[in-house]
Amino acid sequence: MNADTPAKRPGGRSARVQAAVHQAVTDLAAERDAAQLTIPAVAERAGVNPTTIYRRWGTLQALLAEVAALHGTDAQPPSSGDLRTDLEAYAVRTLADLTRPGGIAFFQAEVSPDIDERRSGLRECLRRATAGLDAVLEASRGRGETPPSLERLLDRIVAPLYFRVVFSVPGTDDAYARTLVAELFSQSA
Amino acid sequence: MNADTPAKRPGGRSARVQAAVHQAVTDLAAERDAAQLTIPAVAERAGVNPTTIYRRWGTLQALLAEVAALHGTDAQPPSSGDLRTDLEAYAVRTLADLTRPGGIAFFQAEVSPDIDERRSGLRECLRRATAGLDAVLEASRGRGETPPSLERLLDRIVAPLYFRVVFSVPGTDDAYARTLVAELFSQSA
DNA sequence: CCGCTAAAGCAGAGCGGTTTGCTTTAGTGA
DNA sequence: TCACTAAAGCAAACCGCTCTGCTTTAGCGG
Repeated sequence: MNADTPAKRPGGRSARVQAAVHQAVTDLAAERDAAQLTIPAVAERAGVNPTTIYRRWGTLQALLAEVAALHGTDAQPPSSGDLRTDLEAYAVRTLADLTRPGGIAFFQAEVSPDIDERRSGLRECLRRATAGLDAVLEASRGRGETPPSLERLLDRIVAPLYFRVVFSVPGTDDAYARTLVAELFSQSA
Repeated sequence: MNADTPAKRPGGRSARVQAAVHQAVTDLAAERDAAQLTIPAVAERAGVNPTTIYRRWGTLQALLAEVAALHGTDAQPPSSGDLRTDLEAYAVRTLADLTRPGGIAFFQAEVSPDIDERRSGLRECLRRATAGLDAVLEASRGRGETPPSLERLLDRIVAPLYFRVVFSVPGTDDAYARTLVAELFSQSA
């Protein structure tokens, strides 16, 4: 259930293999395209036998999902005292996550699997993407404010960012990310 | 260059094969998931030798792109006299395109290829998606109006639709599609 | 330090998509 | 109608991902 406690024998070797594989996935996702990101390729880069990956993770999607989950959790939002500032930071950070080399690869991996797998995989992907947003909203509510709904923020901030990154729309930079937040506020003001 | 004029011998058999393959792709995309949508599968369904598809289209992405292009062009927008009505119709139609069985498969196909291919493929995909929007905007300008920019409509209408369909967000229906347009107008009003 | 066993390594088989050389079919123009 | 040839069919080889049985390594508890 928990990736941090691999059940039986978390000792040195398993941990080393896991770390090497995670690193290999991150590296390869950054330098190769999605089509060349295969389990044998990851195994070779990690200096590990492919069989090990097949047995521990089963599918490439599962492995990518795990690595993506680590990426999502290691960078906790700083949480300032202002909703707009928080949202801008979130937007900029999300854009950075998506545009960094291979950042979109994990998103691709989630979109590709078959329908049944897709549901759970995308749930997780969406939940991870919105975790930062939830934190921002929670902080806002904690200050007695009534922030926009999560759905609204998805529509107005996250969706445009994903769309523009996926379609490589020019001019999709930090300033644009902040503009998305600004438009949201100029409307409700 | 042009899919409608296959260069040399557009006669009966080639046309039949092309039609059978296109139909097979459409059918399989609707009933199978992306992972099972392979060239051999398409060939079998179309009653055609896989070699033929490999030689004529080369890759599955190219084939999917061609089929998607046909889908995009066959349904011309009706074009009413009101911008908001046109946009609502466009939003509902786009949502229908994305949510119909296998509708997202073509989008997946565009996201998957390697980076270099991706650029051109996505350009085409985006151009196709925005062709209907362009027509709506052109009609609006023809009436002497000053409609929102294409970028704005992408951010506020198209992006949320794609995002919600890809992530299977519940409650993404026609009413929601119209709400996106409504919010756009309530803001600028 | 030693035995136990989970986990990694290894070799080989299997499977399916892809490629290739050649043959056959059938549109096209004379 | 007939020759020409583009395009489809066919069969076999190829290649790379995946799976399986077995061996080897090394963490862990006694």
